[in-house]
Amino acid sequence: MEEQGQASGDRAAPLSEQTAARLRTMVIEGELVPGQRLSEVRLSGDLGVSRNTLREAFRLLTREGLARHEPHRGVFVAVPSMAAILDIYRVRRLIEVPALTKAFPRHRAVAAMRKAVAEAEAARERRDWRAVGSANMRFHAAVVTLTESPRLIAFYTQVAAELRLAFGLLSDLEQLHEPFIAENTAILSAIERGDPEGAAVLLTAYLERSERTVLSAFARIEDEDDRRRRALVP
Amino acid sequence: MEEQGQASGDRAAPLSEQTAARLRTMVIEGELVPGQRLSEVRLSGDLGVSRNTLREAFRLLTREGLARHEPHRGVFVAVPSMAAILDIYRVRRLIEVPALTKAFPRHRAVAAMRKAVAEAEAARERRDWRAVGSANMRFHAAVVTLTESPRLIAFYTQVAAELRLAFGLLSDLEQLHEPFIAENTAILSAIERGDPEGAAVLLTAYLERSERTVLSAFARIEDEDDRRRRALVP
DNA sequence: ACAGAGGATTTGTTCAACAATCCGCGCTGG
DNA sequence: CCAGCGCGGATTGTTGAACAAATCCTCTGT
Repeated sequence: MEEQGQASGDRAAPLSEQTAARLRTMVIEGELVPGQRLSEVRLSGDLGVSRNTLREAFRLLTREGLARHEPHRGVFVAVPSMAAILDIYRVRRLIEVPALTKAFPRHRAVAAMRKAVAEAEAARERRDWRAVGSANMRFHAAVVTLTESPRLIAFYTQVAAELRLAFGLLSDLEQLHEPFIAENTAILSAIERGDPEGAAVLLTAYLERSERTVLSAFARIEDEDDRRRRALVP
Repeated sequence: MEEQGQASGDRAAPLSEQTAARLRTMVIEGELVPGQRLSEVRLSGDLGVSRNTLREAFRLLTREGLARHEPHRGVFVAVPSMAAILDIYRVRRLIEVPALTKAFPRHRAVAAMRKAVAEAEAARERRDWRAVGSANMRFHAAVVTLTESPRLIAFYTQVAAELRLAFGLLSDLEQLHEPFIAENTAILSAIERGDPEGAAVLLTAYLERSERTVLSAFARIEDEDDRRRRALVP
């Protein structure tokens, strides 16, 4: 019923928001790498919108945490830090676990969780790890949907986008996403058998493991960065 | 370290954000009433900024939930609904209670809580109920600060602003804010004696009572609105 | 090698114009 | 009298150009 695709040709959807959506996907897909400067004239040319419209889109992105805005210097794609990742997982724990404990099997969101698991498995068949990651995130977004709180859902969506930005920096997506399909399945079946407490325990373990995986992969990257930087300026 | 004062005279802060801040206070102070249309030409004239800059500010406000943007119709000051209030208190419970249970007495945020309580009492002496309400909100913002999570703090700030918008609709601010000074004091002393669990219980009760008060006052207003509207179109 | 001047570039902001859309009003026709 | 229609005015959406202010970059002079 609702939803408009973000493809071109939307009726009545402001161009600034369409542009923000395009930038959002470009950032998440890795087409724009973290730290990259977003020149107003360059981008407005590439996207075919005016500078003013682009600036309106920038305001949205910075508010979402996907871009950083330094006065008189420009806007840059946000670079995730270890602190950011720690914070994001803290938020995820705080929101997802209580959300899941209030789950009952007939809720619409549970159907969405089922669908996400199925899609993740299909994507694994194709060895499309990026798609596995997307489905994974959709599973957890569905968990938050259980709360039926518009504000919480919006907030979580934003934080999840930031996390995906961090994923983009990581190389071994298979190792990152593959093991967690089974965990999601376990969580789902706990819910379906009417055991939200058990599901919450599983989810907590999931989040802890996922956080550790991301952090260690991230630490490796920052290490390499440091070494490279030191090599340039010895 | 953090903090952005809302006072005038910020250096190097983009005009669009200054404008957004001005609008924010105008909305919260009730200078702009919920439902009111914000004409671009009119406001840009009044505030002395260009239409484009004002539009950038609008994007920020709508993203914060303080304004609604209807394509080709304009932006309007958000009108809080009962659903919004229910949602906001759900979010408050979810965030504030766990935050408080992790409190320890020497934390910087506890000092901020103390300060907020003192300011609320001072404002009560002056019978300045709006200021009491502000100090009240600052107390609870300080509670969230205990988490030291930038994302959570930002989110809570936003939700709190929305709640203050709802407060603006209510008439009897004394009845709304006065009883809760004592409750905050009790919460604070529970923390100071090293009993975060007890503090959390008190906070939960606080939130429940506050929600009931706001909801009932709000229901009365919606009733009057309905009656008035029905009187106009019989 | 270094500091600083000065020019080039980029952002910040305004303005004017036009297209697209919405809204209210009067007009027409039954 | 009233329903529907269309038209014009007002507002938003978007663009492009222009200029001020700040930052970056280079080049010079010592």
